[in-house]
Amino acid sequence: MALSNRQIAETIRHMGQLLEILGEESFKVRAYYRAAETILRQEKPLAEKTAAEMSRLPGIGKNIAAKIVELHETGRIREYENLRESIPAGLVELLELDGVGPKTVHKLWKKFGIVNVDELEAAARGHRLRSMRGFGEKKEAEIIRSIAHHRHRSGRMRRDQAEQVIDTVTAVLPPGSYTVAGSFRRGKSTVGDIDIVSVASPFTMNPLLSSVADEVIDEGERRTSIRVGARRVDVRFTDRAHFGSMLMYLTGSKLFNIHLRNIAQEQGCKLNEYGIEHLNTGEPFTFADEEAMFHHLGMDPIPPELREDTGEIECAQQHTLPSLVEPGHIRGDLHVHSTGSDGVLGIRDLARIGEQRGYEYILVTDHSASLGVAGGLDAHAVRRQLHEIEVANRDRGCHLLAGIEVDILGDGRLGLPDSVLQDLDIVVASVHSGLKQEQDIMTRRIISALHNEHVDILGHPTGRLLGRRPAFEVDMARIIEAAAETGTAMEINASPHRLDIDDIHVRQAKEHGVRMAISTDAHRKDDFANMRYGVAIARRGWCGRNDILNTKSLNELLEFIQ
DNA sequence: GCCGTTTTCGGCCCGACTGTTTTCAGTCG
Repeated sequence: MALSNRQIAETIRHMGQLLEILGEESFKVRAYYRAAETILRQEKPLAEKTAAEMSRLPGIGKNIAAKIVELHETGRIREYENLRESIPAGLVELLELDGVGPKTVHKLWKKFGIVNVDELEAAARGHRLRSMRGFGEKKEAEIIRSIAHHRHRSGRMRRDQAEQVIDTVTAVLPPGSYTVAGSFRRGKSTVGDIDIVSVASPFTMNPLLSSVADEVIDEGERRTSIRVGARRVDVRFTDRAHFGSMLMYLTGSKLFNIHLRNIAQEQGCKLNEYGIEHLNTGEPFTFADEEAMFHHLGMDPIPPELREDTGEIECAQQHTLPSLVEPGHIRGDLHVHSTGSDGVLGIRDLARIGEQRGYEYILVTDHSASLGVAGGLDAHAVRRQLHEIEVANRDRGCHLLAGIEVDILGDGRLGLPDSVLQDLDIVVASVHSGLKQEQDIMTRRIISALHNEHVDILGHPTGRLLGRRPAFEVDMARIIEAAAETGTAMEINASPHRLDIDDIHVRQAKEHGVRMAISTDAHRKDDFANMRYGVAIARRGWCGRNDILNTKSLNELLEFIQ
């Protein structure tokens, strides 16, 4: 079977890591990493492209295209095999240690024969590293510390976990003295570390930061880094006159920053976190806010969620940035559970919560009975709930819509018969079982559900649980095509545990004219507030108000669904 | 390795901080 784009990207990335350990120049290494990024973002399988077509993609040239073709035709890349033979496999893991980069890995390997984390730890504890130039007591201690962190670290944080870290840190800071930047501000579904811009002086802030830190990694007048729990928090200090350029710098992404600096260079300027400087005249420009800096560069302000260097900079220059959906546009929730299945809220509770949130409608979507674990609704229970909803709707306020989250069974049939589904306002269909099916079977299974005339929304389309369970194998390009063809909406599940589908697929779906439903999948009251996470993902997927089903009024929604 | 309305060769973002340095390399974001 042809390799997936993800597998190809992993291979190219791994090649970059191996070259880095060998001591290849950084630009060549970066070229591999950049190519891997591009490959990940491709919608169509690269297997269908020729070398010439591939080399038209940004960051992929003749050489890497040839390697991908070789991989398709022979199942391997000769150069990659050679690299793997000459470099011990455990060395790549050493790159993941804080404070250990490619130069250090290379030296450890060549000078001490260290090829994995265990050997490095033994050498550091035995004080054997000190004979190496640039290594002393502190460096050894740092390595022992970062190995400990590495061992009990659990990857990136979910957004709700990131918020906990932010709350811990900002609880001791003066209100108004800080702004959270980084990937958190860009709305990413997971966050590596926390970046904060502070307009208060380091002399006031550093003691406060130390007081909440489990470890002070480094402390300076321009930047301080601390560890809170297992998480790194970086704080940059600035004054209000330079706030815009500092916030822009710290918000990133890295590729976005590099591209922006290239543009500044073309304009004869140097761009950094302190502003823009004209190289000829030496004239400095400072920016108190990001908007002013964008305008200086001749472009429209780019929302943080779009700053990934995937075309937004060109749009900003041509004044064609999309107008993105906002939290205030959301008029209802299209996936919530009640005590009818595994939720804790009664039908009337749902209506009350909807009213409190200012929603026009809430779609009640309990599980269908086929999902034994959740104690779902059978045909009889569906009719009983329909009646209950009807009664609740006699009170004015948030309108409850009758729906279901019906199982997509292993063979693509649904967990309830059409005779039941046809009485419901809106039907969400989701996969909950048989997650290990082979890709083609899973894909056809979902497509067959999309072709059921009663199915309106595909729930959590990849089934991923962030940090716990990967997305199941599915050909998303075919799913998106089928959704477009059948007029089925796709869910952006706003639970911070899911955020499914991800932003890359949202953008692909949007480009095919597929509508998205941003839904919380709420099981209890607090879950309704997760809507904001879903809106951020929609924005990262370039969605405007009209791309989102639940920005419609109740009447528009029902008309659209018919 | 990629890229190019000044370039097919010679560039490739820019700065903070640490440790072990007597002027800087390495790492990080």
